[in-house]
Amino acid sequence: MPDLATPLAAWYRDNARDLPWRRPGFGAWGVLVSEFMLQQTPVNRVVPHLERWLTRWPTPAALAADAPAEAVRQWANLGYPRRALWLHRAAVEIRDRHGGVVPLDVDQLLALTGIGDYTARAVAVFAYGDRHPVVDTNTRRVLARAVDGRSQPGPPSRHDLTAMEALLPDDIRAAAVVNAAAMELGATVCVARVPRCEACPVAAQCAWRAAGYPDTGDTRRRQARYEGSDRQARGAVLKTLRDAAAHAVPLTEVVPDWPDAGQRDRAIDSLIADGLAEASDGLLRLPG
DNA sequence: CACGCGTGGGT
DNA sequence: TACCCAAGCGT
Repeated sequence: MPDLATPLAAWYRDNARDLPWRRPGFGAWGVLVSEFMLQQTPVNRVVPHLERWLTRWPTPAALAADAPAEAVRQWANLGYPRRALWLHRAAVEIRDRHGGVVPLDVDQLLALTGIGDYTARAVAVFAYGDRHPVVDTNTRRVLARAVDGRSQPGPPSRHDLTAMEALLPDDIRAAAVVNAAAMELGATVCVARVPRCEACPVAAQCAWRAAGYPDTGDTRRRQARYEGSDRQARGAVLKTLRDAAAHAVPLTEVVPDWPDAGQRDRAIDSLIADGLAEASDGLLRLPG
């Protein structure tokens, strides 16, 4: 297999975007918060939210001291608000189990609420400089193309970590750069729909390009329609709660004009079941 | 392992 | 207009 790490690292040094969490000394808490926000939300939308979040809660203990409702409200329109709840829980766990310090150990990170294979290694590598394979959807696409000669990656699997590990140099700092470089390449050049191969530092080594860009068929799951979905209903309910100045809304005033009243009520129940809302005395509110 | 889970911008 | 896409996670 051709060497991908060297050209990737060289390209990254010259082309990496200047993002807040890449600044030296940004801190493990800042990196962790950024990774939560970046789970399925685009970089450009995350940046301003991240700065506001860290100004309000500069440490895990500061967030843990506030109610979950405050985290969900501050999360605003970033989407998937359960992440705000999970981030708050993780902050409580960090305070209670780790003395308020974001752990470095991958297994300890994995044990925190809302942290999985990607986020645990991203924090260990990008915040603490440890050596692990960090594999997100961008990296999986880069590996699928450059190494496997496919147009799109297959479903996520544990093998992804093995494949990335095989590319990493032994040197710890160099390995961190290659991890970041693969993600950055997938995010800015080797993009899903229209890859910019003319700007790619590993075009000469790319198995997909060498094979003539075969369409391997897209095995990715298709996203369910949003219009009219339960998710849309949940989003409308939660927006009502976030925006309520009184912090509590009579159940009769929670999106009363929703086209499907049954769907709205199921949305309310599911939000309560998820811990994103609480009901009492005919009022609905964010979790206290 | 496949699914459900928000929101907004691009084509 | 619809659909695609975005640094995943828990179940």
